[in-house]
Amino acid sequence: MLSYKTCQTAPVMPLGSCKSIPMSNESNVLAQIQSALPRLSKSDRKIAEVVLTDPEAATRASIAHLAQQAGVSEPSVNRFCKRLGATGYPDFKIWLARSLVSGLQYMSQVVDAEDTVDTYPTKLLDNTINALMLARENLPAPAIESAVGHLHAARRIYFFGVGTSAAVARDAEHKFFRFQTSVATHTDPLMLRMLSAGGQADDVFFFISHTGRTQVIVEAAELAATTGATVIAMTDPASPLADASHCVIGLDIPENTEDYLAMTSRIVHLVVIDMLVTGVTLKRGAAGIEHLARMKESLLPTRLPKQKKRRKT
Amino acid sequence: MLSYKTCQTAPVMPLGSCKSIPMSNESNVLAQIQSALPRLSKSDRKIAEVVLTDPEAATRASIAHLAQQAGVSEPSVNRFCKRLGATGYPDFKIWLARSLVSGLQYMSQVVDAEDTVDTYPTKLLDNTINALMLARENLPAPAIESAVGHLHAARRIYFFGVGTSAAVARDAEHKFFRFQTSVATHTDPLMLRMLSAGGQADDVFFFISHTGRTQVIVEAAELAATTGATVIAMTDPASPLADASHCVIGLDIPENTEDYLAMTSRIVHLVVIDMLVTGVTLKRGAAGIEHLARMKESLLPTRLPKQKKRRKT
DNA sequence: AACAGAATGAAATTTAATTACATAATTATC
DNA sequence: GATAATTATGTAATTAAATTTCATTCTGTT
Repeated sequence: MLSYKTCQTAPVMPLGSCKSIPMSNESNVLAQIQSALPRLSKSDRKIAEVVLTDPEAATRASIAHLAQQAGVSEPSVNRFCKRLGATGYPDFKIWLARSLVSGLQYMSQVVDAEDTVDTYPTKLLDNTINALMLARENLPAPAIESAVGHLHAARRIYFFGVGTSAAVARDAEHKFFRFQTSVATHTDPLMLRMLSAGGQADDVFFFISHTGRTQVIVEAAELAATTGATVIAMTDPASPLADASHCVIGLDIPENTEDYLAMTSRIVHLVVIDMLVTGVTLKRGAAGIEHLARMKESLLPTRLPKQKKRRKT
Repeated sequence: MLSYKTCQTAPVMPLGSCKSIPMSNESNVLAQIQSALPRLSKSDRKIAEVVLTDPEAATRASIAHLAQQAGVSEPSVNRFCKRLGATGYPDFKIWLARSLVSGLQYMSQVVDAEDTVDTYPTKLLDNTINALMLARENLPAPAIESAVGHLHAARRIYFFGVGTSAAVARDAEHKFFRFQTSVATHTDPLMLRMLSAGGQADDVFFFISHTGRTQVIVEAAELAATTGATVIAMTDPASPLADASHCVIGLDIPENTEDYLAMTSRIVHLVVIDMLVTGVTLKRGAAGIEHLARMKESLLPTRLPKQKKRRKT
């Protein structure tokens, strides 16, 4: 929430027209900085990078030391802190300390050839956890609410995603299938296009794409939008797919393009799917919850009885 | 570890005969103060009580304010901090802040009918993050290493999972497909059984099941094990499925049985899949990494060009 | 009761953070 | 593409905060 273009009237950078203290006492400063990173000015970015690289050290550094580390002046550091909503540098350090979870590495870590089984699993987990914490700071609650509304009202729902997002679509289908709504997932481009063209008023087309630039998906979304059906997209808000959609669930996910192995975005998407399912369930009220409980019970016979715990690695 | 009867030689309260800094930077200051409470002097106890009563407020207070609150002098507060091992008051505040965990709710939170769009998304995220943190503490590195070895050596790989785990299996297939190994996923019970029965020496059967008690899966695993193929399971270590497998990736995942909506285990499983893919890639060495980079490049033409960022919610 | 020994507080000192102001860099506007 | 407005940054002065020094008070011991 670091913001520039602030009105210069009041004492020190009162965050322009925006609401005063943007950072609730609950939030994670590191995640905030992470997500604000691209929007930062030159020196602010330098400071942010130093802080993100070794937050633990930053909590122990004096303002002079941190300024020197970042190659900026002390007042710049001070202003940086204030823009984040802290009252000053010491206060910022407290926030920083509070958002430091034991051990977690904050900078996105890239797995390289030197990594061993003792290092890369932790790196992957840390990246994932960080992505989720970031999402937690910038939850698009209104978009989720709106999407829940549409999904709740829908007669038919289609989930579309290709590549990595196909698994997410599949998961969504599996979850929504539990409601009485008709649900379908498709990854085949031809099917996708056909179904999109045949959209109706109370259909919901739900597109999942991290980049929002996959051609088949974008085309299908544009097609679906012309039919009068509702188009929801979980994607980058600044993408063609977002432009083609009625409701965009935009998520702040660091693009670890270096890392072609793990896609943290996929995990965040899955949790958002959980949110949507939860939202619809709550909207359905008691009846819906009961229905789910019954569904769950019906699964029990497929399971073998529980046995005593015994470790085996 | 606050200690009195200290030798008065060195500058300021060198903590007597005891080792200099008794408090590792990781430990919880609040717990330390709590346990030292009975051994404290009059003013130190007053300070301790104020701090313990509202640690959060203490992190924001100045030394003057805290001193006044406790009814002691400022130097007393300063000495109190030093006796705890901090370098001074500001440092003490950092320690205090670090032992105060921010935001994240650690207990598994259940979504209920009273939840709104402002509460349940965070609950779900927190549960997921906690599950991942837990997994981070108890990573079954040896099992992962062994699984990576088997997957690397495999001629054919089958991923099996039903229900929620089907999506995980699908994701695994998608990831391993990028290698030159033959990979298949099946959720159909009949197919599952047929394929399991036809296992060969250098086949790997990979079963995914949170509970490890899904009948079809357990039976398939038992069947596969008789064929001489390698059976790997990602599941509860104390389950029939684990018993039937050669290699068990056991994960400590809180079973949120109340919560039939979201399955955190699924997320953890997906990250473990990422680990396995990463492990195999690293084992393949430079060639494998290059191959992946090529694969990634081949995806580029399917994407539309990047546009200028523009927010749309 | 008198004397260590430690604990505490008042005042002075030092250190660190903040503000005010001037300059440089950006961005917008014509 | 130049100029004005706005915003960002750094230098120096100021203020606030924490720390040290030293004198005093309390506590326990012989």
